[in-house]
Amino acid sequence: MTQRNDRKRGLDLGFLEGLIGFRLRLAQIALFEDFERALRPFDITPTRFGALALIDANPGLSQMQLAKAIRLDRSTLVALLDHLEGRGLVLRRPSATDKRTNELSLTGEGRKLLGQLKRRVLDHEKRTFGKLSADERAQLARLLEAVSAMKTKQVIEI
Amino acid sequence: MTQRNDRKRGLDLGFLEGLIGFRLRLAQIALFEDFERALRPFDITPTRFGALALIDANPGLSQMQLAKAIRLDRSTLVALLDHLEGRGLVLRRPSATDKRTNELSLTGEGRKLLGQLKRRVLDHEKRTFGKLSADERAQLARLLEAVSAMKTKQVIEI
DNA sequence: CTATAAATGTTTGACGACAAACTAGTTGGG
DNA sequence: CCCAACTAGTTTGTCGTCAAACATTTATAG
Repeated sequence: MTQRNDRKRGLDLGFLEGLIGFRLRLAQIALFEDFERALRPFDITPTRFGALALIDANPGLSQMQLAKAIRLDRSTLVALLDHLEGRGLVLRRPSATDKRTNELSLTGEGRKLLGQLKRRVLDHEKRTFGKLSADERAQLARLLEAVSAMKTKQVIEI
Repeated sequence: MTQRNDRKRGLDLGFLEGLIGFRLRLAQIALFEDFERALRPFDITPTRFGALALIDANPGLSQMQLAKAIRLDRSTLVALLDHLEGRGLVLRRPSATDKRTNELSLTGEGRKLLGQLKRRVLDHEKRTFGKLSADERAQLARLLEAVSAMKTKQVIEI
């Protein structure tokens, strides 16, 4: 049907045109691109930043708690924490009450670096969402929250 | 400051609390989770689906055009197309006018499968965004588009 | 109390993505 | 015309992620 091959404006998105999920994916890609560039000088990825921020806000938390909070597999977190620990930013201390778990915390250097990162991230947020009004930003945050609140309740029949 | 460790409601998000980017990431994860589960029986990932849909809407397009449209590195596309071609869903035909490029198209079987996939994807969209009103969905689409329109214009000073 | 189940952190294997280097083909300025 | 710069597709290497299997510790059922 819609078979115009716009040369300038990009291709026909076809079925993808109407999918909000596709728009969400494109927004996410643009977001990460800017975020990664902003923190590249520190060798900090969005995921690493998320881990640092959550450990900072919840000192003593376990790896499982952290993994759930940033929606990462616990096995993935192992290498990530190895890295941050190796850089002297994070501490793994075996819990006294539950010998299976480690209590995570930031080192002084970790807190110091996080401070610098936060400023960069705020700049990044401003670049990415700054063209939206405060109202629109609030709207967007609300709608996104509603989407992730879906939480995989439904079943899919094959 | 805010150091309450809510046991039930999850941890303190701390600095992440106010970041729209973080909400966007969570929404994207939830989205992909449902999408992947919905199309797993067909061994089709979101990226593969995007490629199929775009080839369908723009038969004859090149790998580079496709790569740009779905924001994928051209090297990544090679293996993806190898897979789809191996399954008899996609055709790579060397262009007569420019011998560097391949003209991509769907096979009959590719179109047939895409038809089934589309229904699944629409169900998925309904699950993911169905709790939003039509107005809210339009709003969300508009705001997401504004975000990805950012397009990395700004420079970052180190 | 004890045996079984569940949870935590780790290791290993597979896969998808990007980036750099390579080959082949095309284009544009001299 | 021609050679240098660019473009398209591919190969190879690396990295981040998930999933399954494992050992250790904790929780639970009988």
